[in-house]
Amino acid sequence: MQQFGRGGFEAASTRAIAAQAGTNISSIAYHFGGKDGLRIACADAVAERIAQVARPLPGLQDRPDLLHARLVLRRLVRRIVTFMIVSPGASDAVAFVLRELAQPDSPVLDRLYTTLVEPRHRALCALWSAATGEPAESEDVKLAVFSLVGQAVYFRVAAPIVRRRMGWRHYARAEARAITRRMLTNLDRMIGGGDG
Amino acid sequence: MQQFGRGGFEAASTRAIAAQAGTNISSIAYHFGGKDGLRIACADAVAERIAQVARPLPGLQDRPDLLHARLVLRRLVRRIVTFMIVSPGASDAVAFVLRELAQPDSPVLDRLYTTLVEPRHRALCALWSAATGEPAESEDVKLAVFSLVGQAVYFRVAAPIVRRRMGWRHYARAEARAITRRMLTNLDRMIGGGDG
DNA sequence: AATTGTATATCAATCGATTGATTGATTGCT
DNA sequence: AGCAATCAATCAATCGATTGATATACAATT
Repeated sequence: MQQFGRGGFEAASTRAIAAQAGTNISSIAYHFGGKDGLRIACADAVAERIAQVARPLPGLQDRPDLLHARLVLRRLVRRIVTFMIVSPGASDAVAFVLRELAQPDSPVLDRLYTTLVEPRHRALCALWSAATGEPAESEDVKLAVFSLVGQAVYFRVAAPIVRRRMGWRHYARAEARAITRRMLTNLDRMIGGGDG
Repeated sequence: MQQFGRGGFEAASTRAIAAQAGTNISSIAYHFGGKDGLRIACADAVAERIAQVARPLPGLQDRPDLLHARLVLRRLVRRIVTFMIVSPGASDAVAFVLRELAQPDSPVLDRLYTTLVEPRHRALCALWSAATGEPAESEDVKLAVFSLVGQAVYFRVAAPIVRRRMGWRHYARAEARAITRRMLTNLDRMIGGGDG
């Protein structure tokens, strides 16, 4: 996944992948049926991993009240940003996913959408609906959720230029805190209550 | 740029590029010195193009008042989103740029940053500062601007999944209007005045 | 306890195909 | 004639995939 995330699927050679894994090239064909099989396996792996990070928090009732929904949303933003910035493998995972999501003819796009994007986005829409009162599956709510997660994704994908512009030497816990603070401010204001 | 944007630099073969351009492979070496030269030329071309889209609007004084700054910001968001969604070549241009910005060892990252990211981001920070009163080069303002443009970028890069989740058959003017409306709402609320 | 059978897994070696780059010849225009 | 541009042809290098041989582990048999 690291090799795929760095420069794209075509840029990663099976030899480089095998070398980094400390094994032989043939093992790719043996275990995954080929380079494309490895691509699908990566999609499944990252779907399962991200699903754990963005999973609904325990203790969330079906019909949460407004304040509770906002609290859960805030905790989810904290967790997502922390995962994106701090977690070591997140960079490659997010890069891999976004590469696949970007090209419409990706062989794993459908898999990633149904197992990862759709359920997570739907859950966030439900929370957003509970926090704002707007209908969950309305066009505007869906776009609002997209614009929220889009921020987080951007802070990971465009990390090199963010670091440079911010003058950050690292991209770790301290920096994640600053990003989280700004994103929580955005969330609070976007939801409506200007209690930053 | 289209070939580079689709599957990445390595995925684009010089033969496919030459074929799409309706010329011979050797012309790449003749005019650009090789595949890497073509990469740099694409970076320069896209930098010039996007610079025009995000350029400061005419009639902007050096020290705009609060309301004027907000108005200019709103018009910039309109223009950027329209360009990202509607403009035919924007998809490839944004895809190309984001691919280069994503990998820290890109040979054109420095070029793109100094000519494209830095000046545009700095101008937006100045506007944001005028619209909110916060210091322009403060950490929080810079992050706020990043989270704003990150939304727009995401709506282009993740277009396939956005379309699918929204149930959109197209990704053109009507859809750009919906995205613009949501992003303007976000902008207004993020800036502070909750006048949606 | 020793041996054999079998499935699992990795290995070096090699396959044809494709890559970016280069060459010398050719074209079109002034 | 002279210059700029494009062309088909070819180069070594690398690509993904495949091959047959080999190593390991565990069950069945002697």
